[in-house]
Amino acid sequence: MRNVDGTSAILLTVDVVILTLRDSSLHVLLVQRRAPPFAGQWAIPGGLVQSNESLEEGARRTLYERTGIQNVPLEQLHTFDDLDRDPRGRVVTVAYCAVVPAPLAAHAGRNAADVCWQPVRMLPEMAFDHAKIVQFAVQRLRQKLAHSAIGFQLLPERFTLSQLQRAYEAVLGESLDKRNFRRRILQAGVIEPTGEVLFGDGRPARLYRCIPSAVAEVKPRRVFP
Amino acid sequence: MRNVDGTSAILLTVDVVILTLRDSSLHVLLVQRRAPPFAGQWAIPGGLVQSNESLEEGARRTLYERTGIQNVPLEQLHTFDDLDRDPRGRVVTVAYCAVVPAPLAAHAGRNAADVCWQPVRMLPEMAFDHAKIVQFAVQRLRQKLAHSAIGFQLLPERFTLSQLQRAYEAVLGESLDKRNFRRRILQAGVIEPTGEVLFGDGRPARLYRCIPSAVAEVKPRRVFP
DNA sequence: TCAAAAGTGTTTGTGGTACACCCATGG
DNA sequence: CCATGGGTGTACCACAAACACTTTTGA
Repeated sequence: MRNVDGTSAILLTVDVVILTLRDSSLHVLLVQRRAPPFAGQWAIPGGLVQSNESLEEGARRTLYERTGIQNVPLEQLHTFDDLDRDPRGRVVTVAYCAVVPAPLAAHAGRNAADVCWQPVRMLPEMAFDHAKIVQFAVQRLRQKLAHSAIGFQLLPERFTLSQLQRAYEAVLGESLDKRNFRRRILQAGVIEPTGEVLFGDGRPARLYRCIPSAVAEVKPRRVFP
Repeated sequence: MRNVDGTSAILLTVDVVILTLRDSSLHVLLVQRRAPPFAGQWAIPGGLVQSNESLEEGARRTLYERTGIQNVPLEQLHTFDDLDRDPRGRVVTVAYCAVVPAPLAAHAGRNAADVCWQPVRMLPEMAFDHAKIVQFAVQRLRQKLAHSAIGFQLLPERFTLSQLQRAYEAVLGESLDKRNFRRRILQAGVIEPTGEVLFGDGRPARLYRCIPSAVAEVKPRRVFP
């Protein structure tokens, strides 16, 4: 932990927040630490960055090593740097975030005793400042959902309008009017019907998919002029 | 650059983008590097983080050392980590950003041969990936201006409505209708008249100040429900 | 035929946009 | 009295919000 010149170094890690929707509420992927510090406690997957990889590559690698998850779209969230966030010394972490559709299998990997999906409203006691990082990610997701068309990342490729509405309601924490929701999402032109229907408890629902090019063009309205 | 165990380390720096409004256009504060690499080239102020300071403290310190600027509200922008961004080796930098009112004196300090304000539309060739960092900051400012009430940070404590409008126009890069702008900004209740007037070329203008508590409460409207 | 979820229109109000002239001062 | 920038009101339109019933399926 010391350089040859005697000054103490700052270590750099990455941590990954994986958010998804399960049972109509937002969940985060946690791993149980096997090694100290905080052995046995829950944490988000992460680890030291190697000097020959980019931060995002490091995030992907540690995520894969600890949970087996691959091919998720990572986005840089924030860099956390509290002086006392790691008992081993000065460790700065760059947090990444992914918002993924529900059916994603994860399994415990190296350095992780166990893996679970936990509702973000009921976080257990967590290692380091990871609870803070998760809260930050949730808040950011709410903001992004509110002024961009990002809700589709929580759903599978094909989805019903009710599923989409429930996703929005889960993240925003409020209920929305069904008719207004449907009218606006359809008028926005960011989704299209697939022609298929999904059979369930009641009347079958039409399936839609999103149109990525149109989603990219959605611009929020300004507060001012 | 090497730890006692022989592995090569990742170095951590901070860089600071200072944006302001001069002559109705956005400018960024640049320093001319005195030492290699990139000696003689323009860069944004920054430097190595010490292990006993937070990143924001490091940003404040290096900003002060290089430019004499103090007491600006810094906000974390993004962490830049291209593998080849520094010819000396692996250096990751956390960029901070400040948006400040125009009359801010800066002077060259340690490790900086010179200091200047440069229009963001006409950036010179810059050291490291600093041009990319500045562009990132400008884009972020545009977004923030568009959906929060942040324009006041570009102006002195007391300002006229025309100054405020010119600030918005400069950042957004488009012209706005005077009557609509004034009506909306006044209806929003985020500014109040001071009762004073500013004498200029034509008719004197009323001075306003912003109401920070009200500014904090401005919420953008959602794209969806 | 009942339960369960999908699907559908109208009215009303607010707020955005477009637009042109008079006012107060200094030179 | 002229040049310069400050300050003001209205009409139209689009979109957001509130609101309840019918339809389709499986059990």
